[in-house]
Amino acid sequence: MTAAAANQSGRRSTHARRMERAGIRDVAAAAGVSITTVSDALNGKGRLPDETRSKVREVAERLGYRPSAAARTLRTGRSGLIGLTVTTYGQEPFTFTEFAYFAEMARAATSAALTRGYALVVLPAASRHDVWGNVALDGTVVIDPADHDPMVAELYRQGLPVVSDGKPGNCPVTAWVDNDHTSAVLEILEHLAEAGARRIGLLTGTSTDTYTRLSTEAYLGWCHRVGQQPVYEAYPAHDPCAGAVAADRLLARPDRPDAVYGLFDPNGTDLLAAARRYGLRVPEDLLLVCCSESDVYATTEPPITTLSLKPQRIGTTVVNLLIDAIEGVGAFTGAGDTPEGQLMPTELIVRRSSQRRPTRTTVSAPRVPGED
Amino acid sequence: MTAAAANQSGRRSTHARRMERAGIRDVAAAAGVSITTVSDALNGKGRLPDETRSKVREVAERLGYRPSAAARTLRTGRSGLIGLTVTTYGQEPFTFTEFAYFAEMARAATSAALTRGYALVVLPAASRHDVWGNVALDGTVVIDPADHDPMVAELYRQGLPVVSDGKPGNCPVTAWVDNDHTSAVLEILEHLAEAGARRIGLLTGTSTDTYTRLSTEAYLGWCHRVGQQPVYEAYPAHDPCAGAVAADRLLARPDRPDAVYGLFDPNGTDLLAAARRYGLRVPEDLLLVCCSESDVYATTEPPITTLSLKPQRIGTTVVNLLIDAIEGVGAFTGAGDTPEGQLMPTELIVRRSSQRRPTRTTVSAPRVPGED
DNA sequence: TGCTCATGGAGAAACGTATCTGCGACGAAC
DNA sequence: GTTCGTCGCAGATACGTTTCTCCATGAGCA
Repeated sequence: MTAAAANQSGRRSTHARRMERAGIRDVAAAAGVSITTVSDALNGKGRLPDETRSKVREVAERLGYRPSAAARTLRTGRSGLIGLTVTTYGQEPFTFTEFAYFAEMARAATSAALTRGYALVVLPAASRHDVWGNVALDGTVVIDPADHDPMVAELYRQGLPVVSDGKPGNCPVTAWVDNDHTSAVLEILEHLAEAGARRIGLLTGTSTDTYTRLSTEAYLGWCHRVGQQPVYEAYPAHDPCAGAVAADRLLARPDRPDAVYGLFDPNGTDLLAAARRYGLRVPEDLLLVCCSESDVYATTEPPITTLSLKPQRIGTTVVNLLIDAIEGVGAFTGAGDTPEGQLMPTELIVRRSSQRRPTRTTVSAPRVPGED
Repeated sequence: MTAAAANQSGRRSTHARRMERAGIRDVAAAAGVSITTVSDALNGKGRLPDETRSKVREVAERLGYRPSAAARTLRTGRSGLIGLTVTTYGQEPFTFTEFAYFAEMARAATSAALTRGYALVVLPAASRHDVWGNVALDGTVVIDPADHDPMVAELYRQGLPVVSDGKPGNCPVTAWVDNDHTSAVLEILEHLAEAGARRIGLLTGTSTDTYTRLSTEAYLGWCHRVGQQPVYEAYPAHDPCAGAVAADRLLARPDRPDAVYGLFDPNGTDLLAAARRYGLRVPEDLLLVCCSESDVYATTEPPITTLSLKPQRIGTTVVNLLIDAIEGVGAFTGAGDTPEGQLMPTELIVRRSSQRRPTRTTVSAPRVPGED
């Protein structure tokens, strides 16, 4: 019965051997109210006179009370955490920021999450330790999901909202955001044609993600339409060495193009180096455009025209869509209705490498995305 | 009594209105064992025959059971989450990846955390919503803490392990890691002097963080020792525009230096531009070195010698120290003993901008840090 | 006086896990 | 035949919140 008596109340104060963090009970005891009152006062709920509220707040402050995030999460089912999944290529433990796109996108996403009170945790698509199981997530952003991505399907099955950057191939997501890659490629090809290109080549990738696929298809379709024989080389995009080789191969062909568009960030410098090797002047003998977020291309010799996918806007939009889904009033039912898609404009930054006549650097007006 | 009977067991299966995620109870019921057995079987604890273990695992797999991270965290006190705090300059919501150092450091830290089964969440030093209170962290990495950083003190008071990147000015941390900035600056100054510099200038910052302070002090001490009049300009490092102005000012001085070391990433291009404006040839009239992680400087004209702080190694080390403290056997007592410090070597990447005679690009051997 | 209604707050039940304690059974040793 | 140790597991408790339910009090009103 002594045990029962000791257990009845004040357990913490009598039993405590070392000072631990103050809990909501300690605050309640110190303020002479119940824990219900403390919770309500601190969270702005319930019906309490202002004096009680302020008194409880003061006591909590004095005790240095911090509510346990774990307990709150357990009770409410909300952790305030969202995941950002990046695809890991091959063995590399972690290769985001390898391309400036990922870095910018992640930065914007983190920032957008924070302004809405969420924190963002970057997770690899797969890792040895099952970090996924150990983190309570309210939802996930997936960058460039694979065609039948099993991880996305699993997340969705668990009832977690999933928003993807990149139109999902064939997996269920709550919503997705992507650039209008088709329009972007067509804009570039027209731009090059206007600058006098007769045979436009493409440096593309071998993987099956939406970006690569749509861009390549747009190129092939355009070639077919204008009656040009396609001239392209594909390589595994995650291998920087392969990119340089592919660029060289493209310019070594007998049917050498007089203009090239490179789909990936390092293509610009690779193509420039290859052009030098073959004695080709840019832009006189070869017009160059590549897709990149890096501002290196503003200072190369010559400066290279780039297509920006505006990763900041994408990251912000993706996160806001996700949080909308998380907080949405039952809008997310888990039923198999087609997810909301949104196309974001790209921006072509025209520099000397794609202009036969030296003109001022201009920026094209962003396209208004169609409804599709 | 009907309520009591209904409550006694099988509550979930009778009461459940909509299919939710399977809990540990469901697994126990389906496997015909107790929840203790399920927990033990899945976590590899307790004394169980292998057949029971495998059976429980199979049932759990079949039901798609995922343990609740929130409940586990609440129970065990471990969330598997560590924070990475970056200092936010001024109004900007989030400016990491502004300098390549942060991006690289964050990437390495994320990767290192993941390989030890932890996830990393990037948090701003301050934000409107109190994200800190909403996230259960096992510990925190702080980049460049201010002199009497209140946030660090608060975290430490809560009993959270804190490891800082940058020797802490005057706040309690569990451990810290930093470059040997003093040695690095001396190495650069000697390198420039050997290349023929007679008057070496410094482009530095106005803030009070350890990096700026130590580097500037090392420069001033060296000047004093060799009897050179210090020639330097300081500007707020977070303002990119101010950097260009300061670079210009430095080269416009009557006592114009014939060599300059810039402490911040953009200083190289800024100084190069300023040199062009004044008709100074690099390296003939002006030797240039700057601290940067960007590989842009390998392709500028001329390529610029840079000091790399090796942020990958720093990020990895910091995270591993933090996790050691988290998992350490009571080594972290919270007593006021002096924290463990660790100095990491830097790397000087010598390029044309700091060499009077054109030689091959070489890399100096990293210094072995002293014990201090 | 008796009734309703709003106010201010207390009690207790979850949330889902890990773990401490204990209990029956069984084999072995005395 | 009793005791003892071990094995294999079940019960119960605690982690620290949020929130649902409900009670006491006093005012307003017929």
